[in-house]
Amino acid sequence: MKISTRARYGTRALLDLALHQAEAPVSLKDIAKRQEISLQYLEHLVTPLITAGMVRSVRGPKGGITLAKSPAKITMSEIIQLLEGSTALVECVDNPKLCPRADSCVTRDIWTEVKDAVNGVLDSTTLQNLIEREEKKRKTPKQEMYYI
Amino acid sequence: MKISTRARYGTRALLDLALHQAEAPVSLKDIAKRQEISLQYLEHLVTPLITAGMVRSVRGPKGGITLAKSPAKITMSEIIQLLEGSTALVECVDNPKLCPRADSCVTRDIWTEVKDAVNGVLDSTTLQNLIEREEKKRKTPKQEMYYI
DNA sequence: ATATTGTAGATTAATTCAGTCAACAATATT
DNA sequence: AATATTGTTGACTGAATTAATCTACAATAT
Repeated sequence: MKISTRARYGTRALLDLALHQAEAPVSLKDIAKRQEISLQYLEHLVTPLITAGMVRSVRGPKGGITLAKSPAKITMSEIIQLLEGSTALVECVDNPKLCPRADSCVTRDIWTEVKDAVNGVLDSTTLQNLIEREEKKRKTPKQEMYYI
Repeated sequence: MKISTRARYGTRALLDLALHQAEAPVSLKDIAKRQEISLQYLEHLVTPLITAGMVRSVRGPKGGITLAKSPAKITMSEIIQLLEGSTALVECVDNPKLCPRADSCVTRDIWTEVKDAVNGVLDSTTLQNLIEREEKKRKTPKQEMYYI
């Protein structure tokens, strides 16, 4: 029940991109270096993001990638959808026809609730949110608790 | 990001058990037949449930398994924990020490929220709940919607 | 013209997982 | 006591998935 490194790396890469993009595109090389991801693997992660129109790419020297939309308009839900597929933990949640029991299966109902719960979190989290959390963490790093 | 068949089969097996247990233990053979699970595979699923004290077993003729606790006291959370392990989608959620970035990683925070959301559903669903849903479904099967 | 950067397909190596095989242990029934 | 029935356990296999690399190619700034 783990998420693929594909989705993990991809999310981190996008956040890295969001944090570093100004005018110029950000090179995959730089992202790979900062995020400690193999460049060649990162290239493959980025492909579906470009295809989906979430990211734009520029070839050649000084090339790289940029976000095609504002970070506030990119949800983790979309990212995970592109890199991992559905968040359903069980196939039959998305495809009732896969199982003859689907209609009457109460455990399937629970798996559906779980999917909705997961999506609830991912839908409401945008890249912008992540950026803000990042900034907040840098301001108050490792806050200790003091009891009087 | 799928859950293992282990956990799916196990959950269904436990619900089947809860529905069919009266006085006598229910044989794995019967559960396997009703749930269309290979008997040999089911045996392996049941082992950790017995070890954990959720299920009791009786060997020999007329033997089988019984729930060791009332269905109202068995949550899906426990079941999944036993058969699948943690519901964390990423290792570092449970083990921050695995990653040097863990403390400062905002994506990890989101994965933690996701885990909590999943557990929210699973914690609040007991075998008893499933039984009741099952009964409800049998009473009002495939309710159609009529618009006037 | 060339170095730099992204694109894409093929391939490999490792891991995980579902499922089976086989030998064993306990016990109700006869 | 003998036997059939049922659960227990460990080893093993085959398939599928996945992370990651290799290779050749395409575009473009300088």
